[in-house]
Amino acid sequence: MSKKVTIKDVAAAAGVSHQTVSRVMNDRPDVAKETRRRVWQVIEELNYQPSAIARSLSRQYSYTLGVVIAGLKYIGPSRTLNGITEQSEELGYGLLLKELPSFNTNDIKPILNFLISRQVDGIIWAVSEIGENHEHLQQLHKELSIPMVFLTMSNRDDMFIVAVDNYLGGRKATEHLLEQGCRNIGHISGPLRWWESRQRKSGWHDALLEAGISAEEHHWEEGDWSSASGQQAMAQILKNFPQMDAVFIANDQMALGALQLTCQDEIKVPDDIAVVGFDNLPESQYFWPPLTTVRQNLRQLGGTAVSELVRIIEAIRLDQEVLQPQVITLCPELIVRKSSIKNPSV
Amino acid sequence: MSKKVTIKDVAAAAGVSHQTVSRVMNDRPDVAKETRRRVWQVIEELNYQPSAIARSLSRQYSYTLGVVIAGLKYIGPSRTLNGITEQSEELGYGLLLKELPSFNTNDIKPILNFLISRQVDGIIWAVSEIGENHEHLQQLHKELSIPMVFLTMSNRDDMFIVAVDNYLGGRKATEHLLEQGCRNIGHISGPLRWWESRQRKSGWHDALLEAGISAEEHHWEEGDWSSASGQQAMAQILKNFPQMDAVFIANDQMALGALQLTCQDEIKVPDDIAVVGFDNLPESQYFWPPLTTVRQNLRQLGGTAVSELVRIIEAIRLDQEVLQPQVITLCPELIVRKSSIKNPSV
DNA sequence: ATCGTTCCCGATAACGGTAACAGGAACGAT
DNA sequence: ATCGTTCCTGTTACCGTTATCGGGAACGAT
Repeated sequence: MSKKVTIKDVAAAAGVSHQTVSRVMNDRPDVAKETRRRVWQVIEELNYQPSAIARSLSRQYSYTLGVVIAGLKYIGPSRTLNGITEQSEELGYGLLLKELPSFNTNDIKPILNFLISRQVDGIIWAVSEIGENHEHLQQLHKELSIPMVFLTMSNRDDMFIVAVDNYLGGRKATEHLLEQGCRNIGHISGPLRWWESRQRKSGWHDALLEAGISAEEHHWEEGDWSSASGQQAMAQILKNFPQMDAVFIANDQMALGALQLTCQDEIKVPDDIAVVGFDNLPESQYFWPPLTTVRQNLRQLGGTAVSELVRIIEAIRLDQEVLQPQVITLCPELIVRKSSIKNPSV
Repeated sequence: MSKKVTIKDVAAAAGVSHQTVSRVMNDRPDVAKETRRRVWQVIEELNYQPSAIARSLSRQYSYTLGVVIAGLKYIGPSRTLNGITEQSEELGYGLLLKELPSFNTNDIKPILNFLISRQVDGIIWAVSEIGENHEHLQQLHKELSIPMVFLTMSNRDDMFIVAVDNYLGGRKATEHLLEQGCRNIGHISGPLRWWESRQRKSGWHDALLEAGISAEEHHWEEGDWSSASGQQAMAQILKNFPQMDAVFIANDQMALGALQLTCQDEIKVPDDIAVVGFDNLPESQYFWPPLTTVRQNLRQLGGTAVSELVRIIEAIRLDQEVLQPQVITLCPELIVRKSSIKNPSV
């Protein structure tokens, strides 16, 4: 019905030039008190909202960040996104969201072009590093000269990266099992094309090595993150490595699949086999038995990425100065529950 | 480094006016073949990307939708969002995302203003109806005259709504238990401030009534969706309603909490008590025993909302015609697993 | 009285596109 | 030769802001 009210409508109604209205909106000092008051009054009467679009065009900043993510149907990415939305709200930035059709999408250019054509001030690349899906991206990143922060990828000294220390997580899980007296510790990894999987596995591997135990090939299996694959991998390891007394599983969903198998086969957890997962799903506390797991604070991960990106953007805007790329590593936390306690103190 | 290339740069390089470049970009018919070719060539040489911001300002459409959502850290909302991103990508619309700090946020106006000032063509309100959180919204909606589609709220004849039939879901679950021969069927509901909770509970209630069974007050408990509350509610019902032989639980997480209790108390599921959940978490197939549940296709919910919204927007743009508000109801699906099968055919 | 300041404010030109109009060239018809 | 088309192209205005510049009014200092 009522057409959108613009700065000129306000100007006309207040009997000043549109430029003065602009000054009032932006809290510039050079407006007389009385004028300022009158203009504000008209603004509120007409319920004037300045067009962010026109603003973006005029000053060259949109106060909007682009977010590229994949796998929103899984809980991990959505938690990360949750952290991103919270922090960007906090810092006064809007979010333009793009979800990749799959984790390995290589056709990245249109996505970046889309975001850039909408004048985002910076981009958060919240897709895990899998296979070669970051190679092409790095290339483009160089050419583009738009601030970017990457999540969860291997260290590179020419990019801003925020990641959880998955290697440390793997070590913590394994060391905990060693402390429980376990000596035959198996592992079910995620798909090894994923950087995170490799890190977690290395953590397991190195922790064993340091304890003077060798991690052999038949002590581990590769899963695909799904409960089904976890169950299958568990069955396989049980066959290959019957003396196994503990297992570190690279995510809680696969751990759940494995736990179900132990229920079926009447293997006692933790007495026969201790189990540690990774992720700390809200559900894992209610598995049977409650699952010991490694918690990564993905909300914080997303939030940190936003803070970092905004820091870069505003450094450029104010100082015209380009910050030195850096890698921020977040520390995961071991959450101990019944599934891994060998000698319950009764 | 290299400044952004604009339509004028292209025009200059191709030796034509910027308007001609605009015509080429928009595939207008009235450009000579040779000119078109030359302009395209320059466009590609310079890697010209038209500014979506400037476009939005000029034609009055941004080809962007606003999405307001809450609870991204939970799996439900993120699945819905997944459906939204997929479908909007499909239809060529961008997404501006806003997450509310909580489900009951009442301070909605700034959010709407934010989206409108960025010229979104329409808004998807993907926050469940809880308590009075939709009252104020309805008011604003009327004044605003911007296309909106609402998800998961009670029917109203003056709004576009897309929702899963939660009542039907509750009925299906309960009727399934009746078919298994259960006669003492309890219920653990979600928080009754949630419309969805009330619907599911009504479904349970009415199904019992139709079977000639009365649903008494001590046959059900109210939870808060969390596993912890499910466990607690289960304990309470077991005390109040000892002859219970089945229970319909309003989400899988609470069902998980309840299942854990049965493990502890050595209650046999499904033989002593059959259990049906709601949501179909990816994990619920791997609970012990695997959980019968009601699947709501949230991805489809989100996708449908986008299609609907775009339909409204384009109707206005092309025909200047306003469509008649309607309610679209999606049908949930019962997924039967071991937790509810009383007489396994062996 | 003249001059320099300070305080306000408006005119104008951007920002990067699209829309509407006008007009030149080529052509066939009169 | 003149006119009306058709086809193509450029000019100008506009979308709703902000930035830049310039200038008038008021005031104190010379």
